[in-house]
Amino acid sequence: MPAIDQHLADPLLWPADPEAARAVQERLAGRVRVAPLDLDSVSLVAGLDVTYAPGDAGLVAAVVLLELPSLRVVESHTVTAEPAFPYVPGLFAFRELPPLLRALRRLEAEPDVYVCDGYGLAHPRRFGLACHLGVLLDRPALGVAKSAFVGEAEPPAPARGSAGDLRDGGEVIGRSLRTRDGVKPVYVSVGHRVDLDSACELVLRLSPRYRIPEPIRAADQLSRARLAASGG
DNA sequence: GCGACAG
DNA sequence: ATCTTGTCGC
Repeated sequence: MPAIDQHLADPLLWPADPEAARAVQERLAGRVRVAPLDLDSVSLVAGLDVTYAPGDAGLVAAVVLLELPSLRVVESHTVTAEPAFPYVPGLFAFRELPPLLRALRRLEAEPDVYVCDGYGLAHPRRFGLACHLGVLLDRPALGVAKSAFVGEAEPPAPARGSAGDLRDGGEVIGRSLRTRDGVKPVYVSVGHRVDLDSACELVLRLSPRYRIPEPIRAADQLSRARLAASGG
C-alpha cells in the first residue's frame, strides 16, 4: 500500500476536470472489498469532516480519533486549505480527500476503521468518498450521510436500531438506520473492508446519544470551530 | 430537455 | 455546505 504522501503526489489520482475524475472512480471501484469487520477488534475509530467558508473562501479538514467503548477523543488534527475542486455531486472525494489525507497523515496511532461524512457504495458509480478513502489506504471505511443521494430508502421503524434497505434498482447499496427513537434516520453504506451489518452495528455503537455518530460529530464541531477561529 | 443531486 | 438564537418538547 503506497503511503499517503505518494497518493497525494500522484497526478493521476487528482484530475482537474470532472470527466477524468469519473474515469478515476471507475478505475478504482473494482478494488472495493466487502467483508465482515470484527467489532471486538475495533478500538480506534477515526471521524472525518470538512467545513467550507462561505463562497469557498477556504476550508478546514478535521480528523478526530476516538477510542471504544468510551468514545473519548485521543487525537484530533485539522488542516486548512483552499478548495482545489468544485462541489460536484458524485465527485466529493476529489474535493475533500486531499485535505483529509493531509490531516490523516498527522495521526500518531492507526485507526481500526474510518467513518466518513458521506457515502460509500451508495454512489452512482458505487465509489463514494468512503470507498475512495478505504481503497487508497486499504483500510476499513464506511460512510454515514444525512440525506439520500441515489436509490430509494425504505423508512425504518421508529425505534432506535431499526433499519431499512437503501436500494438502487434491485441492488441494496446501503441502509437507512435509526440512531435515535423517532428521529430522522442516517444513511449508512460500505466503504471498504466492512459489510453492511458490521457497519450499521458500529454506527449504532458510535451513536449512543445523538443522531450523528460521535466521530463525525466531533470532526464536524472541530472543523467548524477551527474555521471560525481563523476568521471566516 | 427537465429535475434531482453526499458536502 | 453557508446565512442563524431562542424556544419548544421528549
